[in-house]
Order: sequence, then C-alpha cells, then structure tokens
Amino acid sequence: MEIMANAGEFDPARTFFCGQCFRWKAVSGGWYAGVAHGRRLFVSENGGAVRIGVFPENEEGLWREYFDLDTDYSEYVERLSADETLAAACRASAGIHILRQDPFETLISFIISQNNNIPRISGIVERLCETFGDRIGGSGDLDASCGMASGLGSELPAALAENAEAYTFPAAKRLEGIEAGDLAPLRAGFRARYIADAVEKVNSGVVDFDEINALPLDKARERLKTIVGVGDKVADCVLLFAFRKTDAFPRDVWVKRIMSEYYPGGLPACAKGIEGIAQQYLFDYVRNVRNVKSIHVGNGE
DNA sequence: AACCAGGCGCATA
DNA sequence: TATGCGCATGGT
Repeated sequence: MEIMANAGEFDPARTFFCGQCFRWKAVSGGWYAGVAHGRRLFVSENGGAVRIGVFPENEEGLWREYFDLDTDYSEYVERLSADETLAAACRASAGIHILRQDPFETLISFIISQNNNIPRISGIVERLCETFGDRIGGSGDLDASCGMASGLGSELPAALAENAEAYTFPAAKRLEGIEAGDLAPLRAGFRARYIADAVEKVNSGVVDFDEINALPLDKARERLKTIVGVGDKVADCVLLFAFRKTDAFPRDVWVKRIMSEYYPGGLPACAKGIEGIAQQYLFDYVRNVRNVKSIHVGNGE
C-alpha cells in the first residue's frame, strides 16, 4: 500500500535508527524490514509517499498510526526551532517520526537497553523473539506478499525474499510463569530477573497498560517504576515510544551531556509539552549526525 | 587488559 | 537529596 505522509517528511532511516526501536534494519533497494503487530513489514519512502509491503493489505489505519503518518511534524519543528540548538538538531534529523510501539515490547526492550550497547540490545531482543515468538514469513505469507507487492515496484520482492522469515515479539501471556533462569539463552545478564519481574507484573495486572495510558505522566511513571529494573529513564521511554506521551523526557547519558552543555537550566520554553520530541531530535543529532567525539564526554575537562 | 555500554538498586551520609 | 559502586555480557 502507499500512504502520503502528512506534511511531507517521513524518513525511515532517521525514524528507525534514532534509538527508539531495535528490530528494524535496512535491506536492499531502499527498503527497510521490521516486525510490528505480529506482521513482517517492509517500508520505503519516496517524495513523501510511504510504501508499505505487508500482508494482509487492508490495515492501512494500523500502519498510519504505527508510523504516525497523520501528525504534522513541521509544527513540532517550527515550535522547537525558536531555540538555536534545537533548530539545528531538527534540521539535521529531519524526518524522524515517533513510532507507536507495543507497550510490552517497548518495556522489555528498554529494560534490556540499560547499561548496554545497541548491537547487543538488538541481539538479546532477537534471541527473545526467536526463542519465544512466533515464526512468520513462511512460504504462504511470502507468496501472498509477493502478489501484494506487485504494485510496489520490482525492488521489494528481492528484498522480501531475502528477509521473509522473522519472529514476532512474544506477548506477555506467552512468557507467563517464566523465571530468570529460563531466559539464559538470551544472555541478557543481570537484566534477566528484571524481565521476569516485568512479565509477572504485567500478567498479574499489577501493571496495567490501559490504566497507565490514561494516567497523567507522573502517576504513569510511578506505576511503571514498580517493576524491578525500571527507573525514570526506562519508564519515560515506554511513555514516549509506546504511549506517545510527548511530555515524557527520557534522560540517557547522551541527553544528559547535551543538557549540561546547552541547557543547564532545563529545556527552553518552546519545548514545553513536547520534551520527548525535542529529546528525540537531540539524541539523533549527537549520536548519528554530529561528530560524537566533539560532545563533551565525562565530567572533568 | 582495562574500559565501556540509551541504568538501576542499594548502601551510605 | 546526593553520590558511589556492583552488576552479566560482549566488544574494543
């Protein structure tokens, strides 16, 4: 299917590699492959048109929501550009969209992310999916997808054939009763017991995503933090990347460095209410655009 | 061979 | 409230 992104800019690479998700990868022909909502998904963009290769084809609304294609990001950029540094970050990282990811997947992924690096985070998440998820992209799906893809240009079938097989992220129910020891194949280290605690609290209803979604930010954050291994940063990642609470403001070490360098007194007034959006531009800016070595690292000189 | 990685829990003052 | 340290694992 083809969808026109509202107000132009949607950049798949910026969106997928700005640190909000861990399962998307670039494949051939300008396509990106990922898994969401239990589907194998291929995406490309050209001149404002977002092409989505997925089966079944009749869920456009779902993908509009997942990719946030109906939000006008130029309004965010315009607001944030009142500040010089944010303006530069927005320019450099144009095309970022905040995905609406599954809450459980986001929670587990960012528990895994703590004191960890991105390649290893992705590896642990992938092993979780391979071990406990459902295999998708079998030959039946492939045939259906190739038929579906015929209107999307000749590039997709090649990209698809090479990357057809994938595993869904397991639902919490699938992991019911799991203990840290059962997660040994993931090689998640000390995070295994955090994952187990999250699974237990989600399945028992102690942590209820619908309730959390309806709560104001502070209350929602506190609820998530009842899970062992979830602090302010992981909680805010869930609130921003799963519930799209734009005032959530995950402070990782990179954002902290930016804050101490540019905003010792806090974000400027133009970011009020959209701190999370500002955070994402800033994070991508220092990690993927600006020379990383040029940012002030450490506390001394 | 130390040091680091999208943090967090716990101990200590 | 504010520091400091250990933590599993894997890559430089």
